[in-house]
Amino acid sequence: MSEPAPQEVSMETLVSLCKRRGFIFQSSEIYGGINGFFDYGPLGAELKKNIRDCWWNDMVHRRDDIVGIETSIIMHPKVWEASGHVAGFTDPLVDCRASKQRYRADQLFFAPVVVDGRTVGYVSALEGERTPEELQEAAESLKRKKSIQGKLEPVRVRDMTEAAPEEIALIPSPATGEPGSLTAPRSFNMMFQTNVGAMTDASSVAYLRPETAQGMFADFKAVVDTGRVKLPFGIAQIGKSFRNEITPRNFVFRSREFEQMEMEYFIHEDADWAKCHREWIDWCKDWLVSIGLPAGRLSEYNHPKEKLAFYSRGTTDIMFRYPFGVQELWGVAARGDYDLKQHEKFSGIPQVIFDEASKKRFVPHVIEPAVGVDRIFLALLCAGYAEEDVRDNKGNVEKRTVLRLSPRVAPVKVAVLPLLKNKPELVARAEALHRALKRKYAVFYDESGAIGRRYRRQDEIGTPWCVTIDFETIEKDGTFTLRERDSMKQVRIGEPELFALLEEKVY
RNA sequence: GCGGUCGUAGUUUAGUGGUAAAACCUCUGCCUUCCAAGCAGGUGUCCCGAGUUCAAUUCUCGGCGACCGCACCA
Repeated sequence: MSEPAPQEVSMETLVSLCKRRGFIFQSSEIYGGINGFFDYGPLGAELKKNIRDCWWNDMVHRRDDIVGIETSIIMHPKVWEASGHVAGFTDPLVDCRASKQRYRADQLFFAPVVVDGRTVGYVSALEGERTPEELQEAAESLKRKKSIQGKLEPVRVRDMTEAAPEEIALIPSPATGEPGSLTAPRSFNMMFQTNVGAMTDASSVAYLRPETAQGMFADFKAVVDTGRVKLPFGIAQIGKSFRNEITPRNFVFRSREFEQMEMEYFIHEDADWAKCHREWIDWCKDWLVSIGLPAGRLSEYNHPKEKLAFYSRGTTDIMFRYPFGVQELWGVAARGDYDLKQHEKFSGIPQVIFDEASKKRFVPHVIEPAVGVDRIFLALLCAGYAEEDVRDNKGNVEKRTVLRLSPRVAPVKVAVLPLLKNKPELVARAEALHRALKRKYAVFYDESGAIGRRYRRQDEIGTPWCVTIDFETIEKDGTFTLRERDSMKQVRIGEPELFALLEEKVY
């Protein structure tokens, strides 16, 4: 697919447009902001809602094989043990500031070198790198190097999780052999922790979900038992998730609180999962195009086999070309039966389905398309933003800023404008049309300023159409000007045709 | 988390050891018969804290936040 090379909008420009027009604000800005959190303003909330509605309509309402659910953000802590989120990410890590190496604290050992009861230095080693005997030798060599006389005591080896704060600065880095560059062990678990109930103790620890997917797995049995579903079928959910990202970056691309749209599509254990996987990748790409993302900015990335999570059979990311590079937009993972099997193991409750066709009872396999609402939001702005040179009626070139959002997602579908505001009959007719339209659509009424200015204002927030009530409307046939955002072309149409147009384009 | 750059109005920027300016945006009125027109008027700013100083938006330190690299991203 060939397109003219689009001029790349800078993130800076986009961020300031978002703020200026009320799409996205930094969270808690009056207190200096908080890193990795964002608020959606009046227009942003509309755009975001439209993304969710389009997805839900297409994924749930317009299909016969998918049901939607909404699960709690805080779930039983065992959910995250079963999913692997707790175990895999509680290891404290130690960084070497000099070499930029990162070590697991329980795999980095050290021992004080004690001579005549006095600590004269430290030796260290990675797991498997040196035996205790070799560490003893290293201690003796340190003693010799420092020309210290006296009796060297046997080394007592500990790992970094046991290091006292005052010891850390004295322990040499395994990378450089010099002390002073190691950080204290830090936990890098990305789950937000909280406590359930007023008492704060170990038994009350709970987590804000790092993904919505586990809600679908945990409720799998309940949906199967009540939902009259038959394989293959899907369970979909839209909701907030939370990850304590080390470094939130790139505006809303990676934030600590974000909104996911995930769907778990359950298939027969003998089904052709690769074919199903492919079909979902294609569905997702088609859907992205249907809400206005150019196909030319999309690509696919297949996770190499050796880098896959051990339970995954294949993961394909649908990538988008953002101004800061080609990055993940939508992950489509073939997860096998891993998740349900884990919940079976941890809960003791069989997560099986009885398939009428094959007369078999088994744990189904799953294909998971997972996407972030905020990332789609960002992609729409990046792809839609344009600055054009246009000529005014004196022939001067000036800049037009336009956000080319699809009518499906645009925060405002139509702006209703009386040509002049000091003519009561124009204003009255415009207000009547506004009343009629707003029963069904997000519309905007604006009578202030010159007509050209009002058009440009709507261009900048992505409104696809403006209708202008003029003297012909009230004196002749009731038609008004329909002005189209991208082409700036104007045609005269009447109210029934306007409703027909909206019915077709806004769905 | 590391290194670099930075923080003045809603936005973009100017400027200063003596509490500050412009353009655009926004609001009000007048005008205006289709692409950011004009006139008049209005709102609104030195990221936070400590220190130095008679005096700090300006200098120093700390914090917070932003951007760019590196690392991280199950």
